[in-house]
Amino acid sequence: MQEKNILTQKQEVLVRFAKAMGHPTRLTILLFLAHQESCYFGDIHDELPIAKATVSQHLKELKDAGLIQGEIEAPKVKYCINRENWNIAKESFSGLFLELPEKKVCCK
Amino acid sequence: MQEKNILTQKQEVLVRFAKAMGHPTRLTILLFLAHQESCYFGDIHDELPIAKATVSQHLKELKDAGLIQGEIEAPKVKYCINRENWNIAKESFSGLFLELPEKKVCCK
DNA sequence: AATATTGTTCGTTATTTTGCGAACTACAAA
DNA sequence: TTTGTAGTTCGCAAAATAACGAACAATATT
Repeated sequence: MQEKNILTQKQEVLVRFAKAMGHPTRLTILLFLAHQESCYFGDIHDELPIAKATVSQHLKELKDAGLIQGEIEAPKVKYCINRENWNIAKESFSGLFLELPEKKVCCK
Repeated sequence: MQEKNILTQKQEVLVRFAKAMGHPTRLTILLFLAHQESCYFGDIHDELPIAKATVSQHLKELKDAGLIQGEIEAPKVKYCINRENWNIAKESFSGLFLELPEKKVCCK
């Protein structure tokens, strides 16, 4: 029975990335932003079968997680992948998956 | 406004991995299983400040996502990282993070 | 057969998440 | 200054998630 501090700061950040990516709509948005040239809210909304209020909410969550960033280009808003955090996420996940040694004593 | 099929099968699998990893307790469990020699339920439970029913539930979710597997070793249950899916997850995430081109027209 | 050990499942409660329409805000254009 | 465009925020409802204790199931041991 531990008290707390089960995870390091970095691991907690990883959890937040994972949680943000763990929804179909949000992964769709991330993939869209990674590829498309147009990153305006309206264009994102057009790709999705959900209300704009909901899209806005998902964008907020992605932003809070640090995976994207928004920029006002009045009267529009342009969203982008946050490259800095994207790279941090990349490293975090690849680091995680490397934590399983080839040979491990228990289990197969 | 799309209808459906927003994500490919592989991308949906990625969402499930991400969702499973997007909880502190579950990431803790994954890290524990990746490192420790003892993978019995009781040992996992001992690491966590939560009820065994809750631990069991989280293990079920990790198993449903495919990240771990359980094996009865009566009267105990031994849990392990599912290496096959672990590698699929590794590839899926690294593939995702590579989807952002270095140069992209919109955004910075 | 009875008991102990180890986890899982059930039923419930509290919280969080998802989703929507309506109202609102900010700025641009007329 | 009024109107239009583009998104965000609010308030709510429904669904999903997280957590627990109690009951249950499966097997080992006595």
